[in-house]
Amino acid sequence: MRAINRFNVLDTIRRAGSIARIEISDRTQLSTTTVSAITASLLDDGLILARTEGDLREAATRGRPRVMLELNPRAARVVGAKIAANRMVFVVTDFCGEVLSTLTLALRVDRQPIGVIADLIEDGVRRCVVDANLALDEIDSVCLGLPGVIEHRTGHVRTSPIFRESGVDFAKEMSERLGVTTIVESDAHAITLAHHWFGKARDLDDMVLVSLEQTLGLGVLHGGQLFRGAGGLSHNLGDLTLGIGPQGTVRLASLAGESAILGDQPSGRFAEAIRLGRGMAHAKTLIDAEDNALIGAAIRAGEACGMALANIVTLFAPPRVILVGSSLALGQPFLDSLREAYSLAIPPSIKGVTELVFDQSTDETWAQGAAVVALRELYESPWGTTGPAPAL
Amino acid sequence: MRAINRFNVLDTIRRAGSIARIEISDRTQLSTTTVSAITASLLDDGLILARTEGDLREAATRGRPRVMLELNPRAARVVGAKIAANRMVFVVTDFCGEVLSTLTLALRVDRQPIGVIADLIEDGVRRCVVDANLALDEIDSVCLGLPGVIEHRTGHVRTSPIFRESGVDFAKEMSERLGVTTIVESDAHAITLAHHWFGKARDLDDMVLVSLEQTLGLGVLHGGQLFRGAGGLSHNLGDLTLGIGPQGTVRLASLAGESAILGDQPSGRFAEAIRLGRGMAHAKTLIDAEDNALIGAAIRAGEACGMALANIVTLFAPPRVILVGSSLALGQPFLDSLREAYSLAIPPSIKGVTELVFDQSTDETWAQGAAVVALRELYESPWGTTGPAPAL
DNA sequence: GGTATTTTTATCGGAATGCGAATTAAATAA
DNA sequence: TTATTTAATTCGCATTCCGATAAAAATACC
Repeated sequence: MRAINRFNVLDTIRRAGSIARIEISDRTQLSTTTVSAITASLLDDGLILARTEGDLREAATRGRPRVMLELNPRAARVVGAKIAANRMVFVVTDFCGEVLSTLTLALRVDRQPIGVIADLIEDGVRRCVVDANLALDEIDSVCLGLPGVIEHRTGHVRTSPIFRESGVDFAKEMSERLGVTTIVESDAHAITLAHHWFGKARDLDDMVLVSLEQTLGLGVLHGGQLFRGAGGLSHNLGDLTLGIGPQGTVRLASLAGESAILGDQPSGRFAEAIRLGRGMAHAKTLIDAEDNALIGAAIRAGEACGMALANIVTLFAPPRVILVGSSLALGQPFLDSLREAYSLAIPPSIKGVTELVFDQSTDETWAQGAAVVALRELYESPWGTTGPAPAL
Repeated sequence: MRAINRFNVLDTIRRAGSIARIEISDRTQLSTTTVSAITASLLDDGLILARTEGDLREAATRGRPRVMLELNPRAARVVGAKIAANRMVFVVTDFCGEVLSTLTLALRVDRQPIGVIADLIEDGVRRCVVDANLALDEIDSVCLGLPGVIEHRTGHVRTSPIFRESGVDFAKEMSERLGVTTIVESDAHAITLAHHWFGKARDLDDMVLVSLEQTLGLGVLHGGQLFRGAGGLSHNLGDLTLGIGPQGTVRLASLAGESAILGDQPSGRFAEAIRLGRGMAHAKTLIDAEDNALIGAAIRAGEACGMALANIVTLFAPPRVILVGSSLALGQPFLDSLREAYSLAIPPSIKGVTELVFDQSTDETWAQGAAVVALRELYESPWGTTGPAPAL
């Protein structure tokens, strides 16, 4: 009970950045008494800091000046990572989610044995932590964002395009290697929370995010919480069926996945660019040069995505949908056909309910989102009793 | 806070039917002290009853015998209704959700003016209440289950096949007519809760229900709660897009809706049967007589539903999906093609996660589900203070 | 039949939590 | 310097939860 209120107060402080107690009391509907008690204990635990200056109301007001409270950035550090097929991005962030150091590794890891991938990730985490002038034992938690179908609760990777194996208990594996609590989460969920904390959904507690990368993912925010299917499964949009043809089931991934657009044969025209992790950027160049085959693929992908998107909006009716991912880099042909298919497919009855927003975030933002996943768990953990010791 | 625990205890008693305090304490993780206090207040308010006999453990145990607690059926009465295009079914239930009286009106109401429909519903409610030997002021709440897209929170009917108008504030309209709090809810949500309370999802707090009627609806139960889109919108599966063809968007409803299967031209072969509300039953007869046109329509509908179903399972990954609705009456051709399309379209990665269950409930069950919607709100309301006076 | 045992339920006291009212703190305005 | 204003804290009270203990109500044993 107190835990809930503590979390609410902490979250209110985080959202505001800097806020006075009385304002917290306003927003949380808690009495000033209770807010005082909770903030006292948060200060005591070193999770927040008090600052005398910084009152936004023009200083020309009378009365006792407000004491602004804000998160203590040094209360914790976490590592967030985006693991993709051809690159890994790591960030170390402080308790506010501010990035302290970044590390990008451009290397193709998919279909390597688990051990190799784990080695690379372990190495990346360690290097990024060193870059932040920290030691691994100063890190409170690690979160890895992977593509695929992942059970958040258990850290079980059911399927992922970067693993040959299915059903990998990756959270356990990495926790043991690093000696730090490690969470495994869908990359789409990570970027969803990144947008909720820092991006284009800061003002919303309900929204849907669609990620168009190698894998097509979905994040649903419902009441400020990630909506996870029963069992904490992440969603995999690429598995959505568009039709059943003579060659079997046609899935969204086969039309709109990165490999579907670029073609992933080792001898394909994009083989070199893909290997270097610049597939979509290269494709964009060719599209600008009016490469008709590619423009056609982009248009077909856009149509398929637009339709799938309309169906998702039909089911969830969120006030906003954010589209992210490397496929957006394909530019006009893709985006226009997506928008058009979407507006054709969206049922009239909920037209106007949902706003489409496109966002081209950097990979660092995705990694930061993973860090947010880790931070949220810290926020909810029972600090008061025997949590990780806050830094001085 | 106490309200939450009160609700939990009450719900535990409801689920068990008859249960001793110590067992409640076990299941809710509350101390026996707290359970005693809460049950005392529930007894005081007349919401539950104590019974000395009925202990299921063979009477040959020593120790103080358990006092079994159960809901007081007389603590409240509600009306639930299923309003469909060609029929209305009303039930009056007691506090346990047991049906006290039923009334079925077989009449075609769709496309009538709102006022006419409201008249008919008002009349049905009043007659059903009289049939239960009650007066309207003994009814605590009314819930109407309608097809369409409905905002539960506000009782706003955005679109419904039975209304010509869109954006009708129907809850307000009926509340004023009846002088009783009236809730408007999607019929799919009603039958979802009916299955949670009495039917094939009694054991589950997470599941998905798909209703295949004139309208194709969806109910998602998540953590024991109905999952409603932002804004409390109900879902409308019929609006799901299957593809964009030359004639515009092809929606699921156009292949799998009742009118798509039977044809709804006034001069159609089923016109008479539909008018009498026996469309699907009649269709079944013809299918059994090997009417090829109809069998073809049923197969196409089944395929479309199976595909849509697979997509829903991909998104929600529930442990169980319950399919209900009049279309199930089409029999083998429909069901077999549905199952086949489903198993082709379901992605391998989540094969085995979800169990399909078919259920042919009577309309009364749907109305009972609407009653459950009303009862759930009563359960959560603050009885202790100034709620509706419990019957003696 | 009387006492011990067992099991369930109720009671008592302590700890935690939240809130309203009153109080204190710290600034500006007069 | 004093009054006013606004923010934050302190005090006292009411809830509510829980653990420990006591009471209740049955059977088991001698």
